[in-house]
Amino acid sequence: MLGPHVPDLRALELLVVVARTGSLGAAATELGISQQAASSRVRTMEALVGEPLVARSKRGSELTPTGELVVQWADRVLDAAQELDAGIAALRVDRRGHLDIAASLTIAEHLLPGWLVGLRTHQVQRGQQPTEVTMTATNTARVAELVEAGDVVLGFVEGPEAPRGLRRRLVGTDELVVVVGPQHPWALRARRRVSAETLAATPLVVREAGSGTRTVLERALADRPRATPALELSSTAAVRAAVAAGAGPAAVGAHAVRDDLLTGRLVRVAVTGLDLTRRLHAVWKGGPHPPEGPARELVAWAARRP
Amino acid sequence: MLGPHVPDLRALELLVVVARTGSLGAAATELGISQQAASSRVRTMEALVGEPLVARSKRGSELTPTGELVVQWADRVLDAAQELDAGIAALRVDRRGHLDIAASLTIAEHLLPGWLVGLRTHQVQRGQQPTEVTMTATNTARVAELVEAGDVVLGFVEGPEAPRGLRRRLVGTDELVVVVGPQHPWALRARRRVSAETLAATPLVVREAGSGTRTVLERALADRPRATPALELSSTAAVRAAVAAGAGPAAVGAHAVRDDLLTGRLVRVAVTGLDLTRRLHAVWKGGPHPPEGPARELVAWAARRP
DNA sequence: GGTGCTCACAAGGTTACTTTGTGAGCATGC
DNA sequence: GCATGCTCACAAAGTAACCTTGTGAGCACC
Repeated sequence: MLGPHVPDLRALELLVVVARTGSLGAAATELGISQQAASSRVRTMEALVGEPLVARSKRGSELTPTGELVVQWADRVLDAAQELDAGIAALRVDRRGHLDIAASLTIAEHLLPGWLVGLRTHQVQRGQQPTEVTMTATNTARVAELVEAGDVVLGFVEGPEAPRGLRRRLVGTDELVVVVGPQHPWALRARRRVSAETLAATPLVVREAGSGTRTVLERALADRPRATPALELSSTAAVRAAVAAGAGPAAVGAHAVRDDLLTGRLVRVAVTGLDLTRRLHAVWKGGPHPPEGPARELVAWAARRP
Repeated sequence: MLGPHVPDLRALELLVVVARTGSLGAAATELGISQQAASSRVRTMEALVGEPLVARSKRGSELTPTGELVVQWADRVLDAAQELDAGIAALRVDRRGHLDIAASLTIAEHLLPGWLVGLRTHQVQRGQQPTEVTMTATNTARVAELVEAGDVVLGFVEGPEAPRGLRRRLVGTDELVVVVGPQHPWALRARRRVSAETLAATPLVVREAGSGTRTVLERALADRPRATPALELSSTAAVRAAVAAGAGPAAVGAHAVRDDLLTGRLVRVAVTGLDLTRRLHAVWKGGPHPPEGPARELVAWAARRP
């Protein structure tokens, strides 16, 4: 839960722009608000922090050291907010974009927003008009259908098998990783390594039956004697929280717990004798290359680091 | 710049809590607002997205598939916001915390907020009262002075040499990495690898003289013939932006460009024959272990993954 | 049928923000 | 030396958003 001292997103954005432009007024103009409003917002923020963030002079404003610090932190928030923005923009159905795509859940959740932001800034930098994208998020099978039926130009799917009749290109991989809370015995072992048999015999925190990650896990462990799940939850966020609280190990998509691993909320444990990698592909109908235009650009961008 | 469809931070938080509790009213109570306010906020958000996010029934509310998607994206934003919150809380001087620390800029910017969040949730999970921390961010030399003078109990410093008379423990490393924009020739090479000589002879985007990263870079390249900088900027954010726009290569702290590398805004290039690693240490005065209590806990947490 | 939960609608008040107008300090140029 | 243009701050008034309070309706359980 967020404390009472967190500034607004637009306030954070304002601070970042002030840092770049070196002027409250210029920043205000850039954001389309009045200079007075900008001044007042910054003052509110300073009240929240309890220290001056901006050193005002009669010919511009610079950030104080504290301000620089806050901007660094704000940058991280705004990066994530920009991906959220790109995602929401792609969901909006009222103003249909020029590019209609469909994506599996994992990709829509963790990768597509980043691609959209990246592609957009890339295009803007080259002076191009940024592509407007409309996205449908659904399961892999349905994505393939939509592409095949021509309802969307481009799809993103997971799994090993190529949908019949569609061309594809590798755009990434998603690995299921086994994670535990930092206080779990497995996290305290020197090697942080367990065997596939041990994993199968341990009660795990799992997603509900039918979910993508659950299916992959079941298949990978199919031949081994299984323990019954410790807990069955309906969202990845709930699984992460439960594991962090010590409910037991879980296998989740690597992208979903990237931040948790970096911050130490969760700890990764290697599993010997198990391959839990899924390949993520862009798929389309027709020629050997994606359809000319924005679709091709998006695929090229996504495939940049597969 | 952020689009007009980005919900407020508190609205995002509300959505996440609704997802967890399964009820608008319960979420409202948890956040200390009225049920009607929560209902209205969610409706506002749905208007922004253009699609229902919450499936309301007469006995609770669930998220729609779209809602789940937005929550995933919101989670990333809130994670970053939580670090910002922890950072701001540590800056506030009015209500002095129980633990007074000092940290070098790199650590304060990129690592400390994560440690504070991690430690806090760890303590809350074990039913402890979370430690209140007050932080001073300054350069390494000054941090050492503060610890030595007893003004702060604990410090975090960078650099190879141990401050005289202080005990220390390794809490992480910060590597300078060389990055270029995705369209830069070095990024297009198969191996993405250059020699130290090539790097030294190339006009780089650098921080202003006297900054920590600049100093490390200068020292590492001291013996080699140097090109004059392509651009000299006063903040890491400006350097990142310039490099992404194609102004030239730069060497920056790995933590600072973590997200840029993941999203492909920047591309990392390996440099042969150069070690640009800085060690980050916790330092304190007195015994071989950090002072009993919150200071020791924080060090233990920070050193968890050095 | 009562009780307790869910959420939605409506009215009123308060807060916060924004706009408009104004003033003062500093640098530049004539 | 003075005008011009930039910077930011202060003050007043209007507006818009939000939150709270009060109320009602549907569903489930006892």
